[in-house]
Amino acid sequence: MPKPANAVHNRIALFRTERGLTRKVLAELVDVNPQTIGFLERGDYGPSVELALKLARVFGVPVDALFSLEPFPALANQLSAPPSSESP
Amino acid sequence: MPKPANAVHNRIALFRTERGLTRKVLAELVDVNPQTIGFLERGDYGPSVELALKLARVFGVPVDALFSLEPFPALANQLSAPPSSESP
DNA sequence: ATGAATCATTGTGTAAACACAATATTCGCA
DNA sequence: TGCGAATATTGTGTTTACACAATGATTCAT
Repeated sequence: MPKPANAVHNRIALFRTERGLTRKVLAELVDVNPQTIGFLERGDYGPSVELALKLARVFGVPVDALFSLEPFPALANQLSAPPSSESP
Repeated sequence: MPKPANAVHNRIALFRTERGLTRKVLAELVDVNPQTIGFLERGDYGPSVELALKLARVFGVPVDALFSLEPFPALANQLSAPPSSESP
């Protein structure tokens, strides 16, 4: 069960929890076993493109938003500055 | 060697020949065997996301431009009207 | 037409992506 | 506090994505 050094990074857990989905229902949506989702989320192995495409379709995002060869930046780094009450 | 009914469609051959790459050199660029490229191009099997990401990176396109659950439209259908010498 | 490069085909082997089952463990929430 | 849902962990089995080798067919330039 060791995770391979050359693992592909993903944001499945991020998108899944954001949508309030459980692993079980996500698994049903893409037609795999629930524990397969677990394996993917913790990077124990990377999926096939087919599964990647299905997951991306469920979340309505491109595959590249879900999977990457490079680690994803913390989401704080990607958020644009929220409207502030302070004047610039 | 039969190709599965639920195969994922790809445009590897299209992009490869467009760039004038041989299977051998493409294989080297993504670090797989040359015949693996052949298997992929003729849809004998679909790749891992990792390989899909590498291929997309080589071509400089998003994964979704290379792989799809739905068959790709003929490329003629996707081209915008070329500049014509005829007046409209 | 001949030869070289590219591609196709077949076969054998291995590692990893899955399925499925069973048992922890953690985590709300009443 | 404890009960149930969600997740984690472990184990076994099958399928398939790969590697590698060898041979045949195409294509293409000379």
